[in-house]
Amino acid sequence: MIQSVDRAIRVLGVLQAERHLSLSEIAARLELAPSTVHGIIKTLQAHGLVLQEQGSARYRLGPAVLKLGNVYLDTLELRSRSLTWAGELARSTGHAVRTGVLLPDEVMIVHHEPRPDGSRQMPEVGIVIPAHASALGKAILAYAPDQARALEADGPLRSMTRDTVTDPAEFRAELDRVRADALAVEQEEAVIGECGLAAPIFDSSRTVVGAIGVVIPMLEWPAPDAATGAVREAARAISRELGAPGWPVPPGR
Amino acid sequence: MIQSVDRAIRVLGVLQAERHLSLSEIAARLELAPSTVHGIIKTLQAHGLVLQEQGSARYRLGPAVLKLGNVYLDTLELRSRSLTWAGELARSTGHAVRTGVLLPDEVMIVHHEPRPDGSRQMPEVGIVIPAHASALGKAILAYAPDQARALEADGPLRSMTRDTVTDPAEFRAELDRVRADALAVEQEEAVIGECGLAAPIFDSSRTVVGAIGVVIPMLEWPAPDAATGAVREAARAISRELGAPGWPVPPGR
DNA sequence: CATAAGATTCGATAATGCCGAATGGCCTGA
DNA sequence: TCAGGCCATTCGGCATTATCGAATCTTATG
Repeated sequence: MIQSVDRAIRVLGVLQAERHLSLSEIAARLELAPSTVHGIIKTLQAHGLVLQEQGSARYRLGPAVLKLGNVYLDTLELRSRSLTWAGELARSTGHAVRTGVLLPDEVMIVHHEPRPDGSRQMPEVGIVIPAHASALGKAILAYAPDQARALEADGPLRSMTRDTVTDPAEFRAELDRVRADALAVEQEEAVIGECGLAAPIFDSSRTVVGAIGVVIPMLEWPAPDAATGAVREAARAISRELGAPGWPVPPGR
Repeated sequence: MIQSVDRAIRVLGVLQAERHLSLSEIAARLELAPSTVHGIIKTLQAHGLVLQEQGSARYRLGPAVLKLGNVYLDTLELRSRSLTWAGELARSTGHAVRTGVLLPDEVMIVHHEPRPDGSRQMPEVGIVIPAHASALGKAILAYAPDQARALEADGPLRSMTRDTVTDPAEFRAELDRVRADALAVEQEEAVIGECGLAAPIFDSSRTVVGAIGVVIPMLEWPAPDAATGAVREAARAISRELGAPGWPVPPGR
């Protein structure tokens, strides 16, 4: 781990979390000398990863990071393979569809297929949601025991709503249930009025690479069997395209 | 400029350009020792900016870059102010609307309002297009003389179609025309069958921060006066919301 | 207008990253 | 199945390089 690069990435990290910060604020959060941070910031700035708002006051992320992010999406085979199946799934269920990958303790949406009712909806690609409070997150974690353990070790599970599962033992039991029927369920655990259904996606190396699922309004809950089946089928189909030997693939250990 | 951070960003840059590369390929492109690149890569990887595809073969960009990119969009006032006006502009003209910012020699789309005819269109947020071959790019460059000069100094203007302007003198004349009526025009200079109209957006510090414009199919070209007026009005309105003292603001020097 | 807070520059120090060589793992071809 | 070569990875010594503290300049504030 090379020190200055690590520090530079941490700078990006605090700017990601706090949006606008002055040099000394960044230095304080990182417990570094302001002059040290200054050198890092100027390097990041020269490449457009960071920019200072008019008149040398505060710093924020720059446009170059967006370009990087877009290239990431382009190279993600999970995403390209999901595209058609997500469309199909949205049509057959009538709900919005999301495909996501796991970050250390969040799920990031890499594809969002809007509800097919034609209403105006925000694109959600790139947003992150807590892994433990989403169907997508549970679907992935159930088949990624190492990362599930890391999530617990990282600290207490944050409560989002009345129904968020925060007890580690209960969460492990929940993951067992997910494995039992290869389908993750979430009921108002992150957002009131919203439920979700998701299934894991595997690749040729037999590891989970993400999950696909639908977002269902509480009013239309519980979902009909046809919907759970469709979600499973989409996940299975994408996994097959990615070269997975079967579905679901049991976790390594 | 701190060396190792600079090198790390270059690593991200080549991965951005080439998508999948092995360690030695990266080292070769950067003219560095493989072991040097290894240290950098491992640091980037620890933060999720880079990941190696299954079984330690090639490297590519990781999910963390997408999260960064999304935060950039969130913090961009230009984008949030554009949202409603872009919708309005799409409705009144019937065309797709784009808002963009300038990168060293490209324009990056930060908002894309699809054509309101309800057809299926790819979201284009995050894509980049050559600045000199787009209406958005010309609109910005006409009011950013420094960056226009830098673009020319950087190398020859790349030809995309038969009509791409590649001659520096001609390009400068084109920018003069843009300034004359505060509107940039592009006719099949980047993509055959596509034309564009764009106008610059300024902020409170009187500098161009981006541009907004419409994409018009060749079949519907030339655009009616109502369209050129609507584009100008949108750019003026957004500039006003950003605190610009007038519109258009003449370039500094 | 005076004061202070913060951004930026500069220079000395030693810590740090860099490179070359050695190791180990994987795939290829025989 | 085994041998060979290629490439990723590890290690250690050296010198470059980043780091920090203090000084300077700039911008906000009372």
